[in-house]
Amino acid sequence: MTAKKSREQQKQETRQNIINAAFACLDAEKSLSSLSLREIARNAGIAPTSFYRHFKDVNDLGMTLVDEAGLMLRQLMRSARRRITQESNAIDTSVDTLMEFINENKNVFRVLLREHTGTSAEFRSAVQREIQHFIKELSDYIMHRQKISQQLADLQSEAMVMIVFSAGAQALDAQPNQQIVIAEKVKHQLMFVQLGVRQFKPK
Amino acid sequence: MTAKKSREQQKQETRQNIINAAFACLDAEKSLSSLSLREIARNAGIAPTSFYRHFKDVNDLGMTLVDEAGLMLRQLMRSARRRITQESNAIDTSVDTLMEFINENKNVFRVLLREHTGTSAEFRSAVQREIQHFIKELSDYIMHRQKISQQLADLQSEAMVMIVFSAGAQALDAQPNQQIVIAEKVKHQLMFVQLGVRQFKPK
DNA sequence: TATTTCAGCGTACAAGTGTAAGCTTAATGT
DNA sequence: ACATTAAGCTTACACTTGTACGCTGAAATA
Repeated sequence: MTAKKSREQQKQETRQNIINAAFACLDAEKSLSSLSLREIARNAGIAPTSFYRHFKDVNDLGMTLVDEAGLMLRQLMRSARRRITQESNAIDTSVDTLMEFINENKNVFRVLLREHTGTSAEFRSAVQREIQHFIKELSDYIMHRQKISQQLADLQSEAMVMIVFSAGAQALDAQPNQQIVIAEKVKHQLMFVQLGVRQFKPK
Repeated sequence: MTAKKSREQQKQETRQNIINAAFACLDAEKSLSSLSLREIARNAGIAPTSFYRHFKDVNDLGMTLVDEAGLMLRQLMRSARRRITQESNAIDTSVDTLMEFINENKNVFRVLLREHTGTSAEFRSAVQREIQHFIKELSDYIMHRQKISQQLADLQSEAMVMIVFSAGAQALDAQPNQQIVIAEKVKHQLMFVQLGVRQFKPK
């Protein structure tokens, strides 16, 4: 038996339906900018004009999706760090966690990747902000773990995130067995960065 | 005085007009997939239906643009290597060359970046191929210069290219003074990778 | 109970899209 | 010199798009 729904509950529910429908559409070969209001409405099971009761624009919805995707990624990082015990497998654990996330939330990761270089300047900077959060949190962790300067930690963190995200992009289009190869590859590359920073002496 | 044009010459000329018009359109906030045939035709100064005399599709044109962009990038690499004399400034020269290229051909670099994570699987793999070329040529250079195994050179090269491309993406949206900061940053990060590979001992 | 609010709907329209069909006209082939 | 070819044009059609307008009915409020 379904519970009696208050008006507010109902509204939040359809709002969530729209968001889910949008993510579902993006799963295919659609970007936020090429996604049409009518298509989203169709998928969410509402009339096109009803969309406006919840969002001002498709842009408005898009910003919501980016925020939500960024949030999921940050939560992921925390869960990954909780799994790390010895320093030696910090890289392995992080990469495995992210790769797992990408596979289970392809569309979510895709939004970030796609809009990062997409056609909307607003989306681009929104994604950029989310990535900066991501980098910053990793940087703090690295600084604490490796006892290096903040400057070095920032540089290392950013380099690592760029490498990992690029690998993620490859993984999105790759077969499962290739994904394992990609994961191994990126682990080595992250190791290079870590070793390099340790060796680095600022002149 | 304009030379008398043969039919074939004229055709190649308008074909090039279309290509230039497309690149010009992409300079704005347009991706290949969101670019309309009519818009290109308008910009090229031809009737919409005349487009078909030169390309089967917008897809067909898109592949041509990706190929052309990739070619320019490979030519750039060669010119950069010609400028390098001592090993010490190989990174600096390469980064400076690329940053210069990005600024002078924003739209060209944008096509590669955008379609790399774009909505067309065909474009994505086409760009991926171009990037692989780019990586391979750098890898050969690194292997020869640093006397390391091909496996290590491939890994190093790919990591470096990913870092540089990410920096390029940032530079596209950045002010000139920020671009200098970005260039410095990426040089350090590439140094880390190089140092790390040198330190790396496969277990 | 009577009134107000508002999520969702249907209709309607102007604007833009890809592309099919057929014409014009000038360069090419014979 | 005549016939052929083909680049480029105009017109036309069926679609999709965003969104303005006004209605309905049920939940919220008084």
